[in-house]
Amino acid sequence: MAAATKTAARKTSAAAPAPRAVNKHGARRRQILEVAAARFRSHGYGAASMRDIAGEVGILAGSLYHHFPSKDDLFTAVHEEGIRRIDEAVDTALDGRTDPWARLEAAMVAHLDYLLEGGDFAVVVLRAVPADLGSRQRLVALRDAYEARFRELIEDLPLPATVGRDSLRLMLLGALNWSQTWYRRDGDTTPEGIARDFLALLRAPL
Amino acid sequence: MAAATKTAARKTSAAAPAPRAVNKHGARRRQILEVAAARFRSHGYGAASMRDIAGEVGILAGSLYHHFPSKDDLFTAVHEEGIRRIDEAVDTALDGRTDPWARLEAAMVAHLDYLLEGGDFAVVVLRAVPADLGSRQRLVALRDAYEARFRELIEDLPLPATVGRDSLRLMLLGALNWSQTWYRRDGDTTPEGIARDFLALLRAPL
DNA sequence: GTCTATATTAGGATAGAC
DNA sequence: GTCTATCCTAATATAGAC
Repeated sequence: MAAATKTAARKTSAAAPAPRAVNKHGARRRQILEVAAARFRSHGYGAASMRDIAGEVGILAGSLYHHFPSKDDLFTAVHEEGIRRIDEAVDTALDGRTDPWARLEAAMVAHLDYLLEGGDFAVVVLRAVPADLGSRQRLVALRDAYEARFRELIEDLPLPATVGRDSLRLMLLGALNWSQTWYRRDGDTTPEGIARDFLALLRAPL
Repeated sequence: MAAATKTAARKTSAAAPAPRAVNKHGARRRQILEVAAARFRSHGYGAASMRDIAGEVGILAGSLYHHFPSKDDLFTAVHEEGIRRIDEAVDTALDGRTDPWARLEAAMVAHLDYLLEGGDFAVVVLRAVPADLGSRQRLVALRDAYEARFRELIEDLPLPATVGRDSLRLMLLGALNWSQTWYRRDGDTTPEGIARDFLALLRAPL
């Protein structure tokens, strides 16, 4: 949906030479990725079919294989793009902030915003990777690398010595990621509000 | 796995007349449910096949249809059994306790214990219900009814007026449910430890 | 870059013998 | 209650024309 508008790459050192890494086949490839992300999200890997994806793109199934050599590869590409996007969103949110609590909250908001409003890519990333996928190990490693960012953000926090930082990270990320299952666009909550409320619950004693 | 040993029904008023509600076809039916729960958990609804399930049971695919009229029905039965079990586990955990905080912690431990160590049924219950499932609405309603128990437990808590009880419930259940994705049996954490740590993080100020 | 046509495999489900 | 045999559908993937 709206996620399509944020596709343009903005790497840390994006010079002139090679904008082809993400852009291998141009617009059509990006369109296929968008559609595939939506189908993988709503149907899961197993139940999403290449025919359906092709149909929604407006081409026939066989034509997909000109852009991606297999369903595995297509899923892998969606997954990688999803991680790239949410990683970039957190980058942008943290830019220029120095206060540890403000940095954590900014990262939480960016994470949630992407997860709840940013579209289908991030949702696919957060779901379990199919056990028999060829690229499984690499994808899991990519996600772990992303989550390590929160480990650092929490390490920088000035906390009482008794607080378990691992538990805090797991609780926080778990609460954020699970919000995917209950969040409704039309409700009165927003990603910002949820992040703020969760942090407040932790910082104030019950 | 170990869940098989806990199958025996122990309803609040289990008298002589009708142990047939859960027991419609006896031992074979229960065996099929166990195997199906494991496959639905590891492969998802779409990718789990009736052939595979039958094969692991030790019969052929066609024979499954003597016990369950369709794949939809089989999944629905697994789902219902999963809710019945976790509901019962929370019942047992709450039995006799009166202190509000102790009741919440006991329910959290029971919930987590079932989710992390109780086997495949509870995991299937917590995952997204396939959008095109015939019994979808009823299953969602069943899960909502289960989660309403936590709403009550949190309402009974003596909390500062500023605390949002809805946010608290969503944060707590989200953190618990998400633990499914990172928990490892061989690690040094236990369901009891996780529940205790999460509650401690909330009750003490950061 | 897409289509047509098709190979191949696998899936859910059914009928009837045993 | 299970098996055999089978129908029908749909899936991934490929080859080659356009």
